Amino acid sequence: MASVVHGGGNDGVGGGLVVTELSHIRELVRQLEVHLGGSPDLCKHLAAQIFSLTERSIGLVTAASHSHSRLDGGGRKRSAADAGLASPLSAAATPTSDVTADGPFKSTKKRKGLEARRHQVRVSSPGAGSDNPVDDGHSWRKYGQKEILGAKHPRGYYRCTHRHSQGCPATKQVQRSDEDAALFDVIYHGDHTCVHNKAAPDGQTPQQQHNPQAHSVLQSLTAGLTVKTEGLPALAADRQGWSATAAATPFSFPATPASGGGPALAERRSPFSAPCTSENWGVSPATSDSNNHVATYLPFDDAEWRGQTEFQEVVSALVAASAPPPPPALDGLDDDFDIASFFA
DNA sequence: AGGATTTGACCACC
DNA sequence: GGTGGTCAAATCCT
Repeated sequence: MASVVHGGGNDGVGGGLVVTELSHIRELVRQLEVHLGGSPDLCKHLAAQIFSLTERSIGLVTAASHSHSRLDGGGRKRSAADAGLASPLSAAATPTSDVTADGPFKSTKKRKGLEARRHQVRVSSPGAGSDNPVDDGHSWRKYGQKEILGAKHPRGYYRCTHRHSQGCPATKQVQRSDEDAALFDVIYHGDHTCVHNKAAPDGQTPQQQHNPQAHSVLQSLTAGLTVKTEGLPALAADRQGWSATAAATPFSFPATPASGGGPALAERRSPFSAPCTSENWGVSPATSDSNNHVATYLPFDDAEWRGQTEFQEVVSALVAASAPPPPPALDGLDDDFDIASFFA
């Protein structure tokens, strides 16, 4: 899967996810159109996939909109990270943080001087076989794992691969949810300062990740990948890289990893691994030219989720589309065909 | 061979 | 003293 990002404020994130899902839906519909005169079974299958994906998109958006008033999805045990979430400012303002010339870490095994910016996202993956469900487009290196008191699953600690080469301070913690093993709570600390990025397999460009091939689409759909954004504490005052609004998650729904990139690599990585880059995800597509906008895709932008309203509109349209009654025209979706006809 | 992961130990914070 | 975060050696993987 793709990418991700963090985002703190990536507004675009939540939106980006939905857009991606919608893109998949559109692609599916196209496939369906192609097979309309052919195999009925395939058509049914495609329709089912479309429906499923639509539902997912709806869930995504609705979850994001609800997150405003919702804290941490539920059941998660309290933890230092949560504390940080609840009070990012305190973390940010930590005066005691030994901000040495060595940067965020250094030899000190501090717990307090963590980067002020944190972003938590909840990711779910059907193929929850990996401890690192998300590939946010950055290269992460696991440096530790620990059993957390009260948690059923251990927490994995990752830091940017370029920490040494470029001094990138970004780190993240991934922990499987207690309630649902398919869910992962991912907490990001610090911004990426590394320039390169991208863990795009085999030099595949971000744009290439989207394999329009039908099988690819189906595979990605069957993967049933879902990402949920976690509502962060409604700390309106907190502008430290958190978006008080829905936390957009930069996770992309990549085309199946198996499609283009090296299958081996894809397999090694989690089901979420994808060629996508955070750039092409959480950031405007125009920034697809990685390498140069580190600043642009910094995971913790303050941007607000500007597009939320738009997404909700889309969701409404989708809801209508998936409901029995004839749906209204779907802006942005019906430019090529009428989805409603497929659900009729 | 080089890089990534695993895992026990160390250390800071509460 | 308990817990969480990081280090670093050993091990695994490509």
